[in-house]
Amino acid sequence: MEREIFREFLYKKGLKLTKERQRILDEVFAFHGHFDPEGLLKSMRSRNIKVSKASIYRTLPLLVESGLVEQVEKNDKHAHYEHTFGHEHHDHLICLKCGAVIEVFSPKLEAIQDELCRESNFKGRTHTLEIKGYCCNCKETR
Amino acid sequence: MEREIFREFLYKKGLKLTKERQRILDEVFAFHGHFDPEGLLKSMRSRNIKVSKASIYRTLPLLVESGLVEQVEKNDKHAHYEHTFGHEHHDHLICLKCGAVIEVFSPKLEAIQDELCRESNFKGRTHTLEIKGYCCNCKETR
DNA sequence: ATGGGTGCAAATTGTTTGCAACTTA
DNA sequence: TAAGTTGCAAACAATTTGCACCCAT
Repeated sequence: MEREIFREFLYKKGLKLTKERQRILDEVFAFHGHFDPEGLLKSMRSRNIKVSKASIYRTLPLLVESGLVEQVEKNDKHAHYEHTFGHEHHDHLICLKCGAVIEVFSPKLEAIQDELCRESNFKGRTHTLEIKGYCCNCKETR
Repeated sequence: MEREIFREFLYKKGLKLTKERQRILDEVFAFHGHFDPEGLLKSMRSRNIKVSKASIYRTLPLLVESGLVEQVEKNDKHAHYEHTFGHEHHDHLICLKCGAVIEVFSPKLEAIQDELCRESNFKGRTHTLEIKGYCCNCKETR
């Protein structure tokens, strides 16, 4: 399914669905969770999937633009992504001590965001909410 | 006031309130809005305020840790900050077309975030909500 | 066949660091 | 005066790019 979406997206932009782009897409959707470009590369290399670092860096923005992938957690020095298609939207609680990422979702939150957009006459597309603090394991031991 | 807070913060950590740190603090609080390290440096240089790039990069994390400044808008390749002391907390609507940043605030939103933290037994410290989309001027013309 | 795409390695860019000289508490 | 701090320039790390060859359409 995500293949179709990506193919369509590329087609509309006059871009080509190359083997490499396919492979990257597949890899991104092969597992659930966050990833970064370097990790993606390593993961693919370890499975003998031929792809260059440059192609990964060139493909990720396309995946984001197509709406299949989102950039999240931009705190670290390198970019983190997660695929969103076929996933419920969710937000993140990030532990400042151990780095744990807890996914949360609240319909009320979504509703309020819509409200905020309406009030500002703003057409919301995507959003990111990150709450940083201490997870249940770390909050005692500070 | 922010000077006192910073001084106190540094004191507790056994750090010193140097001229450079003062100057950076003053500059950060001299105007309202977002900034990045490079811009801060240029702004200071243009007013003949003596400071090195290294000091800026070394001081900003201290300002963040002290709670006087927050890191926001982590989409771009470089870090963006804004001072928060003496400011209401707010979130951001970011226009994907013209780059406009609209500040919004909703008490309901804050309340729900607290609720989310409680549900996950998480001790929230700070949070960032960014909604990306199109502002009132750009949403028509797409 | 044509225009986009790839891999590589070199280039860029934002940020960090080692070090000698200097300040602050 | 002891411990932290500065500025500089060199070092880093993540990402981007130029180019010659390659491959979807």
